[in-house]
Amino acid sequence: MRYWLFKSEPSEWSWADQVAKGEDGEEWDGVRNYQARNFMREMKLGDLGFFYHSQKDKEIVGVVRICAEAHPDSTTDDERWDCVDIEAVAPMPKSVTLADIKAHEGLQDMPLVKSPRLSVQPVTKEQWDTICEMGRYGK
DNA sequence: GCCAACGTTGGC
DNA sequence: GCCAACGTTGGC
Repeated sequence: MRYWLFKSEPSEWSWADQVAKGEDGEEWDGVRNYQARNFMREMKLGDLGFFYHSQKDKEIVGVVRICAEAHPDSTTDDERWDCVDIEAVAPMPKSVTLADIKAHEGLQDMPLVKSPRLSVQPVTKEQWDTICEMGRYGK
C-alpha cells in the first residue's frame, strides 16, 4: 500500500465536489504533466491519498482512496495521458496547512514544499502518519 | 537534439 | 496581483 497527495484548486475541483461524487469516485483528469502521470500509473486500487487545496486555502482537507487504476484520460484523445479515479474517504478533522507542514520537523522534504507545482505526488508512510496525527485523522 | 520562448501554476 | 519557477512547445 502506498500513499499519495492530490492537489487541486478548489475553484476548479474542491473537496466538496469530490465528496458529492460519493462512492462512484471521479476521474482525476486533466493532468498534463509526465511526472504526475507516472505517479498515477504506479497507483494501485485501495491506495490512499491526501486531498490538498492549493491557492487560497493551501491545506490538506481530506483523505481519498484510489477506486480505479490508471486508464486513458477521457478529457483528451491524446493517448499519452492517463489518470486514475479517486473517491472521498473522510475529511480531515483538523485541516493541515502548508505552513504547518513547513514548520514540522521531517516534512520539509515533501514535494509539496520542494516542488509546489507538481499536482500529484508520492507521500511516504512516515509523512502520512505524521500528517494524520496533525490532522487528528483517527484509526 | 538543443534551447529559447512561452504559458501556467501557486506561494506570497 | 505579482513574480519566480518550472515544464512544454516549436523552430532551427
